[in-house]
Amino acid sequence: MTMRNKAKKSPVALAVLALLFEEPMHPYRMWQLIKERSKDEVVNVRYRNTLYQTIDRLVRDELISKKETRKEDNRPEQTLYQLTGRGRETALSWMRQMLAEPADEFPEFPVALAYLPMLSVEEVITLLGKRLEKLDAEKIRIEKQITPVQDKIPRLFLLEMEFILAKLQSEIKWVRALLDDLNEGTIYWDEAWLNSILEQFKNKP
Amino acid sequence: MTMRNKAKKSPVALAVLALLFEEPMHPYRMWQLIKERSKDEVVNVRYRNTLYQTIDRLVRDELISKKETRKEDNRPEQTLYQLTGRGRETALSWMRQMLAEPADEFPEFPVALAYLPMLSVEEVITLLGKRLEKLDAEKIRIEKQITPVQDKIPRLFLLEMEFILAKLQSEIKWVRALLDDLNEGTIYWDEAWLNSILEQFKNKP
DNA sequence: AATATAATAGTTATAATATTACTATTGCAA
DNA sequence: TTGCAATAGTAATATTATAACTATTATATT
Repeated sequence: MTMRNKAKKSPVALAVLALLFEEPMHPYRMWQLIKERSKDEVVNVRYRNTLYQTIDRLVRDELISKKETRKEDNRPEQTLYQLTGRGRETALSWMRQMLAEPADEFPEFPVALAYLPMLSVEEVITLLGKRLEKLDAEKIRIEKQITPVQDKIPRLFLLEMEFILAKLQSEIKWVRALLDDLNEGTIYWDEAWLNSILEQFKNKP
Repeated sequence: MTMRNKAKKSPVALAVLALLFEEPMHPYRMWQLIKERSKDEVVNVRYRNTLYQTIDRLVRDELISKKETRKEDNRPEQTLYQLTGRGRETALSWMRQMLAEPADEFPEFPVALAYLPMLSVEEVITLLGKRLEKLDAEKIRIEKQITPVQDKIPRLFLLEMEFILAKLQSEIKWVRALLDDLNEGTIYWDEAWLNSILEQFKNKP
C-alpha cells in the first residue's frame, strides 16, 4: 500500500485551487484574474510559468484535472482545469494550516542586520536611509490601492492589503528607530571596537 | 566576451561569505557556527545539504575557492574553503542591496487572508485563536534568547532578534484586532451575504 | 494598406533551493 | 559491547524562479 503523494502547499497552489472553486478555468485566465484582483501582491505570478508548473503538479497529485481543451473563436487553444474532490479537501486543509500555524520563513533583511559590522556605521546609515525612502514609497503605493475602493467593497476583501500595510508600517518604525540610535551613537562599531570585543570573548567563554 | 555569471544572493550565501571573512573554514564548521551563534533564526540551515549546495555554486562562480582538504586526527576529512577577492566585493555589494532595497517576498499568511471566505467565520475565529497562541509562544521563545544575554553582549549583535521580535509583536497586534472585529461581527460573511455581493458586482462593473 | 506592437496561450530549458535519505568515522554512555 | 550522538560529506528528487522561446490574433501607427 504505497502512501499517496501528499501535495505540497504553496501560495500559488492555493490561489489556483481557490480560483477553481469558482469555475473551471485555463491557466492564463487564472493569471489574469490574479492580477485583476490584485492578488499578485501576495502570490508570486511575476513569472507566468510558475503557474503552469504548479498546475502540472496539482494534476499529477490529482487535486485538479484537465476538463477539456477548447478553441474559442479567434483565440489560441485553451486547456480548462477543474477541481477534484481531493482538491476541495486539500484547499480547505491548507487554509486551516496557513491560518493557524505561523510558517517559518527567511526574509533577507534580518540576515543583513545579522552581519551589519561588515560595513561601516556611516555607510549603514546611508543605506538604511535609502531603505526608509523605498519603504515609504511602497507604503504609499499600497495605500493608493486601498483608499479608492475602501467605501466600494467590503473590508473582508482588503484584509491582505491591510496586513501587508501594517507590516510595512512596523518595519518603517523599527528602521527609523535604528537609524536614530546609529545617528546618536547609541549603537556604534569600528575596527578597534570590534577587536576589543573579540578579545573579551576569547578570555571569557 | 561572455558575461560573467552574476552570482545570486541569498541568506545562506551571505552567511557563508560572512563566515569566510573570519577565516578559511569547512562547511560543517560553518553549520556549527551558524547554530552556535543563533544565526539559524534568520538563515535556513535546517537542511545541512543546502549549505553544501550553496557552497558548490559559490565555488563555481568564483566567490570562494577550495583551500585544502585535510584530515585532523580522529575526525572525518574536511574541505576548507576561503574567500576570493570577488567574494569579498560581492559580499559587500549584497549587504548594500539587502539593507537599502526591500525585497519582495511572499509569505503564506497574507495569501490565506486573501481567501478567507473559503472557510466559515466561526472556523476562522478558532483558527486565528490558535495562531495567536503560537505567535505568543514564539514571542516568548525569542525573548528568552535575548533577555539572558542582553547585558553581556552589545545590542549590535542582537539586532536581527530585535527585528523579528518587533515583526512578531506587530503581527500579534494585527491578528488580535482582526479577531475582535470577527467576534463583534464588524467583519462578517456567509453564503447568502457572499452571493448578494456577487450580484452587486455583476450589475455594476 | 502595411507594419509594428500588445495581448493571448502555452512550451522548453536551466538554476536554485528544499527535502529526504544515504555513507562512514569516532566518541561516549548504558 | 551495543547503540546512539556527533562529525563530515554525498546522492537524488521535487519545487520554484528565471529567461527565452513559439504562434495566433487585436490594435495602433505610419
